[in-house]
Amino acid sequence: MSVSDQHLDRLLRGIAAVYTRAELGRKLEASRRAGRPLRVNLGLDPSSPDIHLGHTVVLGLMRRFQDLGHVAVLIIGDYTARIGDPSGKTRTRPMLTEAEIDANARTYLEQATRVLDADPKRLEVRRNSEWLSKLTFADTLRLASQMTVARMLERDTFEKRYRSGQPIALHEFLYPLMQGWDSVCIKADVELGGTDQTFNNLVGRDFQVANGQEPQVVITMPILRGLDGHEKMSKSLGNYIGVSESPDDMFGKTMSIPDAIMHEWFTLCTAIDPAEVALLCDSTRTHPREAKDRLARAIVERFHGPAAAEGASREFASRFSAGNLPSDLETRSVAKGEMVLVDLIREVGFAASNSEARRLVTQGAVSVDETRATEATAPVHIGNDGIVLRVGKRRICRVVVK
RNA sequence: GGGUAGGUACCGAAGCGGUCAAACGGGUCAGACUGUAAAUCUGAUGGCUUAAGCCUUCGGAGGUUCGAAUCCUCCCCUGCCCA
Repeated sequence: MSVSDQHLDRLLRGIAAVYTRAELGRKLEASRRAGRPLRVNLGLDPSSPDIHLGHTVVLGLMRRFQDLGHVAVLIIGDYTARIGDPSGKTRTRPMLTEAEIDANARTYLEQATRVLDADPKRLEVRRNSEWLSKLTFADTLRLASQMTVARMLERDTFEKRYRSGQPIALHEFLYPLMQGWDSVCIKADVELGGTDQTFNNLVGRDFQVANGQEPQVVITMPILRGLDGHEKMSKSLGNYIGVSESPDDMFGKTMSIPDAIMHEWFTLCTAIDPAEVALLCDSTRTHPREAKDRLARAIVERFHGPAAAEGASREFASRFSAGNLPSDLETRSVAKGEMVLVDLIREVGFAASNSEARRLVTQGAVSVDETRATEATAPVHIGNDGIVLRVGKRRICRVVVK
């Protein structure tokens, strides 16, 4: 008996591509017959310590494999991080020190298990320095000889950079080789990644064949676009939602995404049924605001549970639709009870410099106790109850004297 | 190794002896309008003081000049062509 199509469809929901579906079917079938779980590989870049919604797209797929009894193998690319990863970037990443990588890897794992099953039988965590640091120069040359310059230059990111006259360092060509070697070393059956990793992951197949292994199946997920609705979600662009953010932040950020990308967020970040998604994303049948509220609740629920999701939705409506103060107004303290407004704004951290603070006041962005301030140098008295300082739409807190 | 074109604020890109804190575009921030959407409009966008003014910035270090992002010397980095 073979693995059914429905079964495969469920597993592959939302994917961008699979190389190849037939091979995957065979591997799953063989796995079941032999009672041997598949080893599903995912490479993680430890250069940025926070996992965001974008990562969860592929982690979610990984989780589906785990739930079917397979083993997730997370490879922390600690060795790779030292040479900088060119994938999906137009610029080389900075190299990291060992201590930074260590610290990042720890938080990374803690956050990844918010999506993954942390059961040691289902999760294996490795660092690729384990095997990459042992490669000799001769080994490296042998690997390099299996790749051609033409193939490297075909890659979109390299091609763009090359054409626009951007520098490409030679070592960047080695990155796919390293990642391909990872697959050989951990004997991967399947490798997951974003579509920006397609090339790297396919190299793994070649290397496995060259080393007498059955080639891994490669499955890629679409890249989630960030809050700006345009660029790939990433920490460095600041357009992300971190998995450890508060319910209110998650909710609010989701509400701020452009309508145009709601659909992809629904399919990549929630488990909501495609038929329902279609209904929600049809603005003649559902008000976009309602749809987005549903989306935001689904996302918050995934990481904080249903109660938190409801709470965040209510809080959002109260705060931004009704214009009330946030219910859990953050408190910040300052040293003196009597300060010039500009200094106060800076002290509290709502502006980086006096000029910026002054600018904000001039532009009418600042209010004290819900009254718009017009005088940048006006003295502000902070009594025992403190004051409520608001700058723009999002920056707000209660200020008290230390 | 030879030739050649470059390195300007968050990014792209003007400027090529004073009127340059440096045009313009993007981004970002703020205001209006809204659904913390999109589109649009307005303003802001080195720092200190805000009136004037002052200080720090145009790859780095020196130099010429009353005066330099703009000229000269050396150095560092990058693209392209040739080998």
